[in-house]
Amino acid sequence: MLKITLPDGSVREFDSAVTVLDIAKNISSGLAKATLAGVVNDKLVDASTLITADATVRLITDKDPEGLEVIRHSTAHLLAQAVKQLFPAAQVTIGPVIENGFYYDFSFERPFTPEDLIAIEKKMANLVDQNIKVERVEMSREEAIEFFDSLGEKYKVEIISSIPAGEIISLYKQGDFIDLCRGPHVPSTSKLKAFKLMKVAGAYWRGNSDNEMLQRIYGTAWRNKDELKEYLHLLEEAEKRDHRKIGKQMELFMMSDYGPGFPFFLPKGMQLRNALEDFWRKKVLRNDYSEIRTPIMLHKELWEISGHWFNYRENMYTSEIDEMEFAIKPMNCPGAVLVYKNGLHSYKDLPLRMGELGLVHRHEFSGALHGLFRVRNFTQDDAHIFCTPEQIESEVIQVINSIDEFYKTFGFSYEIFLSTKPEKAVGSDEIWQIAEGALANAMQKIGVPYTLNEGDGAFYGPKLDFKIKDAIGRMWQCGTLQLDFNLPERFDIHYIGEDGNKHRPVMLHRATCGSLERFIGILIEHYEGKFPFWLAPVQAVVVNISEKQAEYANSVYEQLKLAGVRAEIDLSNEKVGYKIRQHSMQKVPYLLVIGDNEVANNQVTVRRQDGSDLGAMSLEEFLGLNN
RNA sequence: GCCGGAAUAGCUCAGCAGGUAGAGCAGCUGACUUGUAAUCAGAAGGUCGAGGGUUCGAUUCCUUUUUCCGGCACCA
Repeated sequence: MLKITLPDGSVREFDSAVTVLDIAKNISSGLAKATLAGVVNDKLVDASTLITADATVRLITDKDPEGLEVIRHSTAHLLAQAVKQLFPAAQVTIGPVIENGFYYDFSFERPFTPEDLIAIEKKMANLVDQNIKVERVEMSREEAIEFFDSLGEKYKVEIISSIPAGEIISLYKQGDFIDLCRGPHVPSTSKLKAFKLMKVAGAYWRGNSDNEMLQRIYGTAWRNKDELKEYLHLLEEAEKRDHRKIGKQMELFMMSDYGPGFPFFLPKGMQLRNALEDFWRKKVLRNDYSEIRTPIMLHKELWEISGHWFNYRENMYTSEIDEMEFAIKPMNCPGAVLVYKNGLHSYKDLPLRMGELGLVHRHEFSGALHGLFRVRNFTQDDAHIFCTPEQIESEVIQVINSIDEFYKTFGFSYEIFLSTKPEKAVGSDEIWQIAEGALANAMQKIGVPYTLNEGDGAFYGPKLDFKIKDAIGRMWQCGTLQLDFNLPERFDIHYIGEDGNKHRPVMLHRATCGSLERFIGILIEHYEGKFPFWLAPVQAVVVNISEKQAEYANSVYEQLKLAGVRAEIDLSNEKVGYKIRQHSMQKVPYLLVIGDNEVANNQVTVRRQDGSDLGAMSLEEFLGLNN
């Protein structure tokens, strides 16, 4: 007698061993049809898994998140099966589930073409129609190695070799295709109803750039056709938000072949940027920080002391002048340390907080460049805090709160990552442990959740990274808070303590936006260019209906400028409809329309970017709208 | 940096299979004097990313190179 406990607490009894699918059948035939897999005693398994002892069982259909994952994983196998049928010479490697879909890496003599993708997708659909059963097979390690070796699948052999001894090696067989896989999978290919191959790309074997490059095929898979359609539509919408596209349309910034990765800010982009900088000074610096500006280029020796010359050299631009070597700063910290060293400091001065909008240059790989998100020169909204070890915790908390408040203004969601000691690092393990502990403690104290990101710290200290989600769900590192015991040591900086002796201060590096350029890129996508009034490059355009109102329109325009509004005037001989369209497309928050009526009543008619009409009002009333 | 794709007017894009390029919008000129997302007409605008090659002839084919796009790897 076998007792199976279901999620609702009910117990079903069976005479002998049953499969997950049998249990589903026992409940209803509809459920049996929908069952993709099962969770037996908290372990995700195939629907065909035989249960031989009492167990708690949950049936997985496409309604469960696990179900969708199984669908995606099985679709990856389906892809591999299709590829092997069409291109027998291709070797299979790995094919994991990713967000929204899956990919599969193949080793093949040539890259797959878009035409290949179409053929593969067709073959996949054909395999689905054949309703091929997917079966699990278990083998010993030796058997499995021999098996894949005989097929010439050397990558699979390599993977098996790296599986810890003693672990069961499972394979999945669907028709003539057998793949090494942990599973579980859908019971039959007919369960895969909505998928699409998206793109081909090169990818390194095992993610290591020293290894061979494989051919990766990306696909997306969903529960049904409607969800697939919805997802494809979402991608289209996300594309419209692309900051590179909007940046061009709205004339915010440009790029030039003469400076790949070096963005140019156009007049409108500068208006946006200045608005952001003003806000940053008001919100982040407040009265808590002083502001400094340090040189772009400094002597090599400084970078040797800081450690950059040995740890960051490959990213640095250098120049030789008067037979001396200089480097363009990739970071602002050494300059800030020089400012600190410019005078003596008492414990009474600490914490000493210095902000800097510092322009840094980093030589990034050409393939990494991406609009404003990834550039070769960018402005960090940097700040350095010099404090005593006792002050670390309160400073860390203050910074976290400040960043949180700043992001909230824009309605951004974000995640925090704690990055620990990397391979290439300065300072002892002991110092690193203290620093990592200090960051973790501060977060625990104020109850902020975070994810550990091991080995990803800066070479001089551990850090907290604040990652913002962009329009398409990509995460971008923006804010950062780095704890540094090393630079103070290297530059031998100190403060005079209460006891009259010299003490070593601790240094905190912090940034809220991270890179102003990247942050602006994210803002563009976040708002789709429809910036809130305070950020909008052009806040209002005065539009006349005919020449008759030109004089009054001009006086309105002048008054707007006097009131500090970033305004433009459009007196062109076009119909109002045309002008409205032009400025609406430029996403100007307010259009002030002026015809004979407005002139007569000394008013303006206000139209918002979203098309809503606020009607006629006095200019004073309009100015009051955003105060 | 690696793999693949792309580069044609200011912008968005056509250009079949080699025969020195075309549209819409913007810009310019003129007419219209306009009431909430495109008024009409006219003229103009291009070394077809750059270098080299094949050819009687190259935007088109080959090659080198630059930049961009999608991934990988790296990162704010």
